[in-house]
Amino acid sequence: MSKRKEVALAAGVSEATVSHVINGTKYVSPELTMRVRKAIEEKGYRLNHAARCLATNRSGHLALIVNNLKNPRYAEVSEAMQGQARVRGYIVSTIDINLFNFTEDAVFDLISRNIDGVFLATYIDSMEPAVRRAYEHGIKIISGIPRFGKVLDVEYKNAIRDMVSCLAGLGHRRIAYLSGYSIKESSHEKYENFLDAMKEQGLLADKELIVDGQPPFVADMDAGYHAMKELLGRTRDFTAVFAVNDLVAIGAMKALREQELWVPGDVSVVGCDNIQFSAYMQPELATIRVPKAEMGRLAADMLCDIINGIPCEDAILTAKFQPGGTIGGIFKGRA
Amino acid sequence: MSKRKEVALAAGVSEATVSHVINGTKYVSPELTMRVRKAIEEKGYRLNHAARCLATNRSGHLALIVNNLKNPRYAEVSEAMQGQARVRGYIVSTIDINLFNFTEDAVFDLISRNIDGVFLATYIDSMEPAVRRAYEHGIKIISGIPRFGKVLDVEYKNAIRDMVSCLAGLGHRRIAYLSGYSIKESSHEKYENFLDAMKEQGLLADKELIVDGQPPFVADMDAGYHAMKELLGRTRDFTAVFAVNDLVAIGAMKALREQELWVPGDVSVVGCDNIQFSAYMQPELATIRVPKAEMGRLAADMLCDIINGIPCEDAILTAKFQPGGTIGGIFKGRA
DNA sequence: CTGAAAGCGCTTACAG
DNA sequence: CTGAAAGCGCTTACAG
Repeated sequence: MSKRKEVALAAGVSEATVSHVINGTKYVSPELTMRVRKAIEEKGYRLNHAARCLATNRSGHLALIVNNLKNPRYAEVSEAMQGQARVRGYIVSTIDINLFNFTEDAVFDLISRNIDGVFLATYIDSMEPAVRRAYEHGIKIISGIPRFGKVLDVEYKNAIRDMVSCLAGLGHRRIAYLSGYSIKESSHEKYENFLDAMKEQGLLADKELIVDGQPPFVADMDAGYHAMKELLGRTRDFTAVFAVNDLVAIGAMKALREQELWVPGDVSVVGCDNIQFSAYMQPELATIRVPKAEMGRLAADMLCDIINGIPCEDAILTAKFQPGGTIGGIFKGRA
Repeated sequence: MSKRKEVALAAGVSEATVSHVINGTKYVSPELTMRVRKAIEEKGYRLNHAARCLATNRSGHLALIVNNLKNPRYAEVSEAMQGQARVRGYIVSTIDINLFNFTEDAVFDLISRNIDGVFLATYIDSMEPAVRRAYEHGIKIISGIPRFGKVLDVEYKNAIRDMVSCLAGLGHRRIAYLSGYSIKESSHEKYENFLDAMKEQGLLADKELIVDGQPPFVADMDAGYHAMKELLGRTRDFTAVFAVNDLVAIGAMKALREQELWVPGDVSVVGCDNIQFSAYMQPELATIRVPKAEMGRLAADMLCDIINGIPCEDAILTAKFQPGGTIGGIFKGRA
């Protein structure tokens, strides 16, 4: 006999009533409610999610798509999303697209698993067909892309403007950009923001100082290290570097050290994401603060809302420039 | 009409045959097999895992328990486990017990979700009742604890002995221990290993130099920072520090810098886990190498094996001492 | 070697 | 306000 039936029996009600008590889907008299709750308690009854899913076509299972879980930025988003999802009765599986690309096959998997919603914490153009497929199948999506549903995104524009303006104010004119990802991606907004900010300061974003990412576009410390070596191979005529994220910045700093270039004396460095490590670097890394935990929390809430038909708004979070010890001024006598 | 039935119809067979083709549970003639495969392809049919789970009581869903996803050690384990699980047709959800303790309630959740197996990448005594419950319910468990099924663990003993022996060889006599977790935990084997290694070198593990963790026992950089401040508050009579993990070591180094103590000139520092950051520190952090990816991979394989009745062995991985720039010798004239 | 049918544990119109 | 019953999409004895 199923546990559910046992509970119904013990409470002297039908299975339907048990269901309504559990889900609050219909009014059940206080007395019956109590009896049911007591029976559930006594029998140690636990809902079987698979059965519920089969009946309702809802799994209570969300997915988080990241491109590198080893980047603490995503670990933080993941943790926060998980925490909030749990409060809402949802579970989340994090999918690292470093491991297996987010192809249509991956979407079949989501469908197979009855995933209710997905937060694309990362998005690259090549994911488009897969995402479209998921979207068309009815999987709720939260991402930076308006055409796939509600938007949850970070606005870097002001932060990057403030950062470039700060560097310019200190006398920096030749600022390099270390991408990690591909700057050709239409979604590589940070790069555009950087170009705009440079222009605003009347600075030239010299192509020579733009180091694009290399496949497989994992913007980690190794990538940053190699990007900086590449840059140093091209020229030493730059006084500051903006890295696409903190990992890349940290990697770049290692390459600078190896060339006995001093940060910030010779080169100023700015990262992005404000991962906890940045504050423990010596000197402390200047970076751009991104509300990672808030993103995770919001992603969970927005998805749960949408899934349950609760109206919800797009959310654009604002990144903020955070100065740090890796930024210094240009002294007279320097190029 | 269910997709499954459509497929059966299109292939001119029964649903049962479709099932056998999909699962390889019975011989099906090559001809029928082909017809079924073709029909599946044409209809774009995808298995519904919830339905299968209801029928078989198997979800194809694993859980990974970590105590801090933000520690790259666990991010790496998670990534590797996920990758291998996927190859085996399983999905994994990572549960951070920082967020919500691993209580019996958490286990009810696992049961409710029909989780097939769990890898306890972390274990503390207080989890015992919950783990026992999961175990008794039939959830397969991989952990460092033999009584809960197969063991997958890391042996630190030799690594720690080599590390202490290295420090002793350089003249260090007063070596501190920064725990982060609670040294009273019976599972805090590293601490025991450390004591043994000290004894072997004829060194005294002075209680004054043992800094225990503070609730909530999150062994992260902040914890390391505070632990070192605590230590410095007690005494400056130590020349080396072994931190329970790299994060704690990195945090400790910041506290040392603030007191203008130089690493390794004044104090040598050793961490544990060999997270990628360690190699990007300046100087490079001496640490203990842990085969994190291998753990994740093995965890997935072992769990899948056990769940599917394939015999599998316990696995004890070996950690290795990895010297680094944060270790220095004791010079004459020093205390 | 193949298929008809029961059953897994839920939810949800529907009838009362 | 409550319950009987159908149905969600699979798997698996069982019969043939």
